[in-house]
Amino acid sequence: MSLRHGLLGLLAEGPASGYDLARRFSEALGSVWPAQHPQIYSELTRLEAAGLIEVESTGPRRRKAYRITDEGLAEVRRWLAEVEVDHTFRMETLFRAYFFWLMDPEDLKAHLRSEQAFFADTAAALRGYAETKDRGEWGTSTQTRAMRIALEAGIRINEALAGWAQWAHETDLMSAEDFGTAKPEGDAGEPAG
Amino acid sequence: MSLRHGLLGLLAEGPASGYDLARRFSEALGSVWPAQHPQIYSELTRLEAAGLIEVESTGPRRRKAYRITDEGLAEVRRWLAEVEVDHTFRMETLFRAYFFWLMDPEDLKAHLRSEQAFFADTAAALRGYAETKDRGEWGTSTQTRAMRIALEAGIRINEALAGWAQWAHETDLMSAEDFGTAKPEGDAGEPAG
DNA sequence: GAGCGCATGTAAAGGGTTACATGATTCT
DNA sequence: AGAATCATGTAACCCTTTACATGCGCTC
Repeated sequence: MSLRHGLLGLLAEGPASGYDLARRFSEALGSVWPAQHPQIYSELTRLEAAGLIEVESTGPRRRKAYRITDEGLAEVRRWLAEVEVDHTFRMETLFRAYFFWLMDPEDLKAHLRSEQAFFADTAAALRGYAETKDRGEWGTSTQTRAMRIALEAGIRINEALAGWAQWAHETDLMSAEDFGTAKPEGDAGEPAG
Repeated sequence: MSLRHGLLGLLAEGPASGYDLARRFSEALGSVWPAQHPQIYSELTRLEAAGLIEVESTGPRRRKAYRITDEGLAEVRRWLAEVEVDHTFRMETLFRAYFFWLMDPEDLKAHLRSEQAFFADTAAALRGYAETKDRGEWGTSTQTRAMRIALEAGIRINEALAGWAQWAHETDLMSAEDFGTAKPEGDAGEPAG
């Protein structure tokens, strides 16, 4: 479960309420680990019960800000240092690629164009954001620098996928003319499953 | 829900049992959309009830092979053509990067080295596999070509992440000596913040 | 006939999303 | 006063994982 450690990690920067955390999840972390507010609130309750965070203050609109405890900080650090990284990931764009052969060639071309545009746009937006960081507009705190590193990964992944969509569109492996020109020896199904 | 369409997509290649599908999920699709066998079996039951697939044959060890129906095929195609792609993805590697500032600098360096190695190895393995496809060892069916396109995305993403881990390791943004110094080398910007 | 791998399932628990609900404060 | 927004939560449902259970067929 990564949500737990995500919340602890964000609280390590300073006290925050469930509302703040939900906002930061949707802004910064949402693109690599989506989380909605009901999940965040209930996890915060559990974290408090476990003594990893505690209520720091209550504010205006019955706002409740949490602070990370020493145990909580130790727990994130333990996670970062000791727990193996789970390298499985979910990405629908890639998942769909396995089934491109089922698509109408024209639909596929349109699909690849729009995917290319999406990833190029996303990469450009992230690059713009990274440049403001590089200009020092967000300070040079250690958190800012960590975020800059995460941002770089986002940029590179989106650029890679934009390049991939472009390549797939150009190399035209699934084009209409290509249909049927392939050696017909490979028929549907494998040698008797 | 993508599992449903994943199963339909795989069955579009030809009849298969739950066991076959579980295996193919873990081999081919597992890296972009993990699925365990209990989920697959129960989804197959639901798909059959919905008339999107039907039992094609029963074999040796009470094996039950399913075949996609016309309705099922129409449903995958509808999904591919009409349903918007969900671009959110989950990736722990990237998620952790936001919290690198909490790590001991030496641990972080070791972490980045091992991540670099993992992604480089994965990319190399996928590249090797792609080359056998390019040599035509898997035939030139339209399915094979779609898989080749998916493979290319995997290669590019893993290469991008290997490059990123390398960059993060080299640029040394989180090094011990760097702690407390004003700004990352190279730029004059105001502290602002 | 013992043991292994094939093949299918059920049960329970956990994680995540969507819909619903409500009160408090600020702004106009 | 009314609208918008802040802020928190509950309930129901769905998706996903883990653990448990079982029987068949092949090989040694």
